[in-house]
Amino acid sequence: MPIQSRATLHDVARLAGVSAKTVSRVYSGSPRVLPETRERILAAAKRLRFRPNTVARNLRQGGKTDTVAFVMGDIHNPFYFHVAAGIEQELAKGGFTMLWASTGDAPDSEPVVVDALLSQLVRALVLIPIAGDQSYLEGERQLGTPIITVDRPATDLVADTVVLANRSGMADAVRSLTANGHRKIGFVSNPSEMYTLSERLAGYRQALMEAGVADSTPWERLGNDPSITPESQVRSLLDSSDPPTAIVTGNNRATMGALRELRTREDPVALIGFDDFELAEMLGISVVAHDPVELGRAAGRLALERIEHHGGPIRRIELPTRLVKRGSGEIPAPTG
Amino acid sequence: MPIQSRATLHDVARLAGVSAKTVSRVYSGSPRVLPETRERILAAAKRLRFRPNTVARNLRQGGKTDTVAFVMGDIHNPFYFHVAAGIEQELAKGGFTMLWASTGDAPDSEPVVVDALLSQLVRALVLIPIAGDQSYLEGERQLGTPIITVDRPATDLVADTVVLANRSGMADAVRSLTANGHRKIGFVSNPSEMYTLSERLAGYRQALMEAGVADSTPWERLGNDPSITPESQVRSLLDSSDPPTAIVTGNNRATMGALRELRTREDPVALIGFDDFELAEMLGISVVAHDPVELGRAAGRLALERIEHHGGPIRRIELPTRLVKRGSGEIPAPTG
DNA sequence: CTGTTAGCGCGTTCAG
DNA sequence: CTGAACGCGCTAACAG
Repeated sequence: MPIQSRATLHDVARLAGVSAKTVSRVYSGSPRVLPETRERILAAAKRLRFRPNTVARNLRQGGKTDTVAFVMGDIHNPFYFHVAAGIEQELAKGGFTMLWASTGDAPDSEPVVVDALLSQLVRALVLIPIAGDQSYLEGERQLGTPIITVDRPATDLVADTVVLANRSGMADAVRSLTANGHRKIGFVSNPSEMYTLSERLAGYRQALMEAGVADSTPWERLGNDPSITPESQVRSLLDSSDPPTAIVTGNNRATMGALRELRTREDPVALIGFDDFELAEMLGISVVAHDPVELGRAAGRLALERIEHHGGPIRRIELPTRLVKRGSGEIPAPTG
Repeated sequence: MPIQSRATLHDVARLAGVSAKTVSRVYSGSPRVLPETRERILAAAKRLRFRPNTVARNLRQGGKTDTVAFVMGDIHNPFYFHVAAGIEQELAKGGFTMLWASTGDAPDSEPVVVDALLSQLVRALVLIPIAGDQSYLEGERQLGTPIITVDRPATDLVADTVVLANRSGMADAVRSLTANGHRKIGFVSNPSEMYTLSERLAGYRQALMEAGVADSTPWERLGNDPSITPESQVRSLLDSSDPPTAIVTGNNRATMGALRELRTREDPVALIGFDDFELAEMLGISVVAHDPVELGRAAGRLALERIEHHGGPIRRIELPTRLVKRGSGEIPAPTG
């Protein structure tokens, strides 16, 4: 129950004894107002606690807002929060605010959520794709709304994208292991997003191929079944007749699982995880590190650029990863 | 460069051969439209790729939007992301989207950022206070905008708030230590937010008092100086002439620091951390756990309730913590 | 069940 | 330098 209602441009104008337009000029930074008039207006505005109505302004200005939408899926993965933070950081620099919504990991709800945001006339859409395809965005794209996907490319839609160097990052890790004599290297992932997983798997296979291992499938545990934990995957690997001497993981979660299982074992097994994590340094875990915040920043910058100058070729930005050697990945293969 | 411009209600009306108002009715869920007419309208809308303009609708409906603002400071602390996730989750249920902005840890920018969001006519404001006081929000409060603070109360402003049971949570931890014979218990915190720190410190002191320790100041390391790391605080404690036999930490970060330092030591020191973390179970670290997502959810629900029925008494929700014993906190005090 | 009129709060256009 | 009229896209209030 508002004690008083919100003051409008007109209220301020009336109190200051000028027309609404003059007040408007003051707030749109037009210099063509007498300093004295301006003072009077600002004083009146302050008394009335006037705040310009951005909604009305946006409507008048051709439905342009100063917001950018960000849609993500899995709300429990810290990785995406860092991405979100990076996006928000860059947008803020450009004077935009971020409208954030999540699809709650339900692929079907992606179009619904995205639609709700688009109807708010956001100036750009940053999206971590989760639905099977993004063709439903084709219309919006043609209307000129910049669309940027992060972490993975869109399917059936031409859009800018910012991704990690998943393939080469994983290949670096595996090469480092083969250089230490390893040939039997396990690949463990929990069920996760297809694109990143397949890229990392490809990097793994490629590096093994280079080292003369043509078929790595016996050591691959891709976690296609959601009911299988990374721990149990590691367990099945180590308990097999020909256990690996090293393990790489497909992501953060899988690394945690592997750690838990390896803790219970005697034999040293080399481990390199994908994604860095807070205690990795203390625990001496080698990882393929990257900067999730930077991923977001790059997407945010891309959004701002697109808002400025529409058009131009589609861009694909691939951010580098960095192999951080902390010990766990540098255990040499047992000889003989 | 838009290939075509956005279709409006009128465009759809023209194509369907009806009036704008009828189209409007279809989109506002009014049942009073002939199924046949509705079909024709929806077909036309689809052809034109029409999407209702939420901005215009909001303006017409008295400047009401379907957004809620969330403002936080420190963008690097995962804790707040979980809070954000909780808020967003609840808001989505009520059909609201979250406008997210951060102040980048600069207390002075809080009013600026908040103002920018309020000018977008958000229906409620959820805030993690960072500025010295929130009296600048008094005007907005009188206009009827619900304001909810999370993690700490507002200063100089009457507002609903959702906080943790910081004091009793910490007291529980300390009591558990004193029950195991500890009396010399260190309190380590990195420089952090005043409110939570002082509450937790109060709980610590109270529990020690109950155990007969009147003055705990020699074992308190509050991290007032930002240049001092938690590690070095722990070091100074353990290297003192009368070192503690147990340590409690003021938050997540301090726990990490303590862990790093304790790793390098021989003598067992009991440790209980405030805030849970991913590897705590694997590492056997006892903690005062709580659910940051639930903190956000509670705030989100509060916002929705306030939007529904303004008025009523101010509410303060205190969420419980849970002492999770994993070993590190159950090391008994050395006898003699 | 459907159409007409008016106007949300602001900014653009064109006069003064 | 300032003001009056008009309309952004949509919906409330009234007709019919």
